[in-house]
Amino acid sequence: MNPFATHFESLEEFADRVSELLQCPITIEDANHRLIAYSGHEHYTDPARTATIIHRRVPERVINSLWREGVIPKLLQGEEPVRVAEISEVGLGNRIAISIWKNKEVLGFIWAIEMNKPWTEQQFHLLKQAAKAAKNLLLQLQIRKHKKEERIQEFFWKLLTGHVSSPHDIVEQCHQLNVHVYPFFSVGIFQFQQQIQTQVERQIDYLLKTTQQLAIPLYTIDHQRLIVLVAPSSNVYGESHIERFFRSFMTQMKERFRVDIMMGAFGNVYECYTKIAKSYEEAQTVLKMKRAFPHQLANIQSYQHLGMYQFFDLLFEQKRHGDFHNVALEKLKQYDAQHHTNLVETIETYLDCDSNVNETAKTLNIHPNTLAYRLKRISEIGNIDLSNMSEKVKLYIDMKLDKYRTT
Amino acid sequence: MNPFATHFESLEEFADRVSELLQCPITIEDANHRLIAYSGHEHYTDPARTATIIHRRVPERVINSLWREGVIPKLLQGEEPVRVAEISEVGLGNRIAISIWKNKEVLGFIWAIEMNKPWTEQQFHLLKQAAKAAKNLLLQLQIRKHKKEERIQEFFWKLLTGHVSSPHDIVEQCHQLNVHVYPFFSVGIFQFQQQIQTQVERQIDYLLKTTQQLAIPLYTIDHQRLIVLVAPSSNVYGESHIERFFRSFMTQMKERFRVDIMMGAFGNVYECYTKIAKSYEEAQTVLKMKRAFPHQLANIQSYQHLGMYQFFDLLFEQKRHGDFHNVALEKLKQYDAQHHTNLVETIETYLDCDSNVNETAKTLNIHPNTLAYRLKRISEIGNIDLSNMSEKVKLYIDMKLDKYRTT
DNA sequence: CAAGCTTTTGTGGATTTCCACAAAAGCTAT
DNA sequence: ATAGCTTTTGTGGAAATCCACAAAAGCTTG
Repeated sequence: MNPFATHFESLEEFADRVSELLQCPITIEDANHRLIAYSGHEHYTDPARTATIIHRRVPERVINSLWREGVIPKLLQGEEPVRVAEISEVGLGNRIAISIWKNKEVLGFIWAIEMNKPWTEQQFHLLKQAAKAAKNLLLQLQIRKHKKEERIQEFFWKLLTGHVSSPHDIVEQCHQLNVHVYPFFSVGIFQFQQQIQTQVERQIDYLLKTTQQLAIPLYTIDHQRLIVLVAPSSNVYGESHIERFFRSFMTQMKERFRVDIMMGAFGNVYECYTKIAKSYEEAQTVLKMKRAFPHQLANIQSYQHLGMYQFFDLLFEQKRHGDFHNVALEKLKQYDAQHHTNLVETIETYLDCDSNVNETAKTLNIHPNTLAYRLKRISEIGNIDLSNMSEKVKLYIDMKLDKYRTT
Repeated sequence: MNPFATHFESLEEFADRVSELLQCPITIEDANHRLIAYSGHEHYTDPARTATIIHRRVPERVINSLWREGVIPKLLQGEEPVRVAEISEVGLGNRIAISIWKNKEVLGFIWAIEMNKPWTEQQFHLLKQAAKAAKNLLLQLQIRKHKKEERIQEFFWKLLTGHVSSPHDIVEQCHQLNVHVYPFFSVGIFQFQQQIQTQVERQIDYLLKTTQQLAIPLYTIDHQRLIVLVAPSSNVYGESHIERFFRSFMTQMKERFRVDIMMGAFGNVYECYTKIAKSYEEAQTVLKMKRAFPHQLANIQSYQHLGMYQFFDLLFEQKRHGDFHNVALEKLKQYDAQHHTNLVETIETYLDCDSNVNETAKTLNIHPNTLAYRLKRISEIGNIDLSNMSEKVKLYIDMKLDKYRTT
């Protein structure tokens, strides 16, 4: 006989019922570790559960340690209950957890705290029945969610493409769609190796929903790209927070799901939501430049740190009109061609290395004095003053623009 | 009785007549020291005269030494003959010279070589009569010239403003107007302190016609500006030749005529005459930037050496659209305002000094360690990697663009 | 192949930069 | 005024840079 074969008014009622039967506190989460319901009976509760209930989601450090311990992977693999030994660093007591399935998809989890004595077979059996029963209750939630999701997606694309009216209207619509408005935001893009499949979509959703490093009020997926609206909590360190989140997102996608992300990029942090399109464009520029200069920009993610490459599209356009041709560079190229030398490569590396002699010499595998000699020749042949910042800048940009052309 | 009161078929005939009467070689030049006529009698001739006749103009070094010796100023001051002692460095023997006047204007000069014995009063008197007689002969030459000049001026303005057809047509017209076509050229501009008066125009004409450092096939005057088409003899060192010419032109205007030229600038060296308009624009850009950055560009004359400032008009235009706003710079400015520090000035000077610690510290009158400390703070506050060329470039350009805005 | 050029590498010493540490001076807020 | 912060200046030693000079190696050309 199934003790859950009745109708439940709410998930809370269901949680209470499970708690009653198992004689322990019960927490029900969705697939992204957001709190859905919890039992209210007076039992002992560990700090992790308290925090989960207060913030309506499982703290990220708890999730992380559950991944590290292999608990979540096990839950995602099968329908069997998993016993979790105490993890005192994150305030987690002894637990029993089980995943809630619909077909091949995990809808959520039920967590029980293992009180004083070990569970009996009977209790495990009850928990499995509870997980089956929870399925239908969760499904109803999901359907409601999906409809809203679609409208939100459409709204996000409007923002990204600049099809928006006034700031006031944006805020209005956010409220209608129940999207929280944050004071600062930036648009980020993750470029994946391949088209993003449904399976990966779910994993992305999981990571974005569980992260607590910053808020992600909106996101969407487009072919090989994941586009996110990120909202750092502070303006001053906003950028470094986003930076950190991007790195951790990419490593987690790799470590947890074996999904490689080629690169991530994000635009400037703005306040007014009408600037979303701009931030999005900036993020796209970063991706474009990273493709053109993979080596130099390997560690760059933000438009802010794109440095002079911010100008490149503009300058390149002008250069195509035949402007800015650099006599010095042409002379060096000609000399290289005629004498089988490497003056252009030398000066480019030298500037890449921020005019650091030792570093440059090492990179080029030459003696520092050889470098000094070459630099002397370069300034002679190209008629360049290498201790003049403005001339160096011109030369550097022109060389990089040359490379940009060939990509 | 006036021995020159007859009709002369040509200036050569006149020169021969003078030579006969004075018993010495005679050379007649226009106001710009171009050879107009010379006597053909067999007399001793000094090397300076030989060179003058062969090249159809007085060699520049001879002109320069005549200025240095004060001969030419004296000739320009009055109508009296001037005795010139031998200047052996330039191959000039003992000479007598006199200027040819029309109203207050010098039309040219008559040069006589003083043979073995000193001249008699009688000879000086004859020379003065000859100078008077030469006036009418020279005037006829001038009228013919002026008409041609006007058509050339119009042609030059067409070239400068890009109202030209094909390269072939240009060459065609040059031939018609008797303007020599050179393989390389650049357009230069001199910016004068005031509107250029007729008096100064004549002095400009004088210097341009007498220089032999490079060819000046065309020039024109426009309010406070003198615009020249300069043709260096070589492509490789063309630029430095133009540079040298510009400097000497400016010092000579000042030293010889007390005329101050604010600055000079010239565009790139091109081969095809259709690029005249472009070179002209480049020269204008140099002037514009020199006005905006008088300190940094004090010694810059060529578009080539304008370095990164070449980009500024373009970048500035984009910046006005609100692009490229530099968070790092804004943070530094804010910090400066709040804490009464000089971080922005410090980093700007540091970059001006090509990241040279000692030089920067001296310029700012601070201890090198103070500079090091400030740089550390700058990289912290602005979140800038000061050993990354690209970031430095971005910051530098943004700071200079800021300054550009305020001019 | 020999002469004359450019290029690379080496040596040594003066100068500059970098870094860590510390004292002193200046500013701000309680 | 005092405590706590930032900023400036000082000291000294390790490391890097700069410079002059020279030997050796590599190319080009007659």
